[in-house]
Amino acid sequence: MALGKDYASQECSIARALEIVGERWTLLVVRDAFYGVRRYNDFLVHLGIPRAVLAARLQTLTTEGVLEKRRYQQSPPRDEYVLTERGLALWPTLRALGLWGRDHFTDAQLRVFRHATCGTERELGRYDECPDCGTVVPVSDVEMLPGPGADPNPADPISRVMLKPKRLLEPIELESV
Amino acid sequence: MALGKDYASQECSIARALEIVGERWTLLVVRDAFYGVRRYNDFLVHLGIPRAVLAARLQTLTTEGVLEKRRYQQSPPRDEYVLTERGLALWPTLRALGLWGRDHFTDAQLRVFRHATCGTERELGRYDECPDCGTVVPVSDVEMLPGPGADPNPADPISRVMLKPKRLLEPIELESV
DNA sequence: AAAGTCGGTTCGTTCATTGAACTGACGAGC
DNA sequence: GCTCGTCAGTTCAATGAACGAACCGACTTT
Repeated sequence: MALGKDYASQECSIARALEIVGERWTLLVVRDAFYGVRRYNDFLVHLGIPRAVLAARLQTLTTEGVLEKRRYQQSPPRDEYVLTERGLALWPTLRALGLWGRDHFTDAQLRVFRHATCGTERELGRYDECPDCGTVVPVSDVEMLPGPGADPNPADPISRVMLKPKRLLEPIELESV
Repeated sequence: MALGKDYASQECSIARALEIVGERWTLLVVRDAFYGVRRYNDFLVHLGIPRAVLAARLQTLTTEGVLEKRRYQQSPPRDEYVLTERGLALWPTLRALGLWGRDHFTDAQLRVFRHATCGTERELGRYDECPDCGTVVPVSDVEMLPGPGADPNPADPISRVMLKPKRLLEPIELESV
């Protein structure tokens, strides 16, 4: 989507939220941030997004306080983008959207999310509650692994790293492939 | 957002979902459908959306099975758009998005949602569970009323109808104003 | 010294959105 | 029978956003 101006007249917190994350690509950038993507180039190859659009989205997500730009090496100067509290609070939205997409438009399950710290093999429920231990699992304790419908041989290196089980938010390590 | 083509390569149910409901205005149309809006003209005045865009969105939402076009009078032929099962399943997403927007970008609460059938005055929790009777409230039992931050004198007639408490999905009756 | 990487910016083309005007089917009032 | 109004769109020209390719500057590697 585009201009916040038009939504501003809506008097509605859904409209307000969409002003921030409703533009094309924005929610996919945030999703990737949950999956551990942090660097400009990794977003670029994983999403297949035009460079200018990615730069613009990272910019507005940063100024809106969803992502935080953080220097991780001095020379050459390199920054990574990580989710803030405000960004982490988007997980229920992304999860709900993903479940809706899976239930209604996807044949096979592409990713499985489960509770990392309790040893269960069953998938998390609708609101991230663990079917075994019953607690609501915090994002950082969610383990993501490929589902039966996942492509076993994806083209880009980021997707290949994601074939291995990993926790949400845990940074992508490209060298490990 | 725009073209589904680009997201198709994403192998992800979130991307798949965004192909359907990720375009500009689409989620606001669906939100209005939950609020009881059903007719072309009511969407038009309540959203302030360009006519051509509204026609396009209703068209794709209908062909994707989120809305259903239903003849409600023969002469002149008039149709209304109502949520299908698939559309109703979007409520958790909209609710999560609205809570995020309210928690992070809105000062005052604009709308309150609570359990209609148990007489509570407390608001529904994060996952539509009732704080009094403890059950997860189905969408049709959710009562919507204006919150303390709502504009008491809105310009368009649809918003004025929404100042009165009403259940979600219950059709808007314009004559009642 | 030359080539490569990373994180962008610039730019011309294509595509989507916008708002205003128009259409066509019908009903209501005179 | 004629005019006016409503509803649900369609058409159109102008603007704005997205796209992809090329370029750039700071640095590292060979």
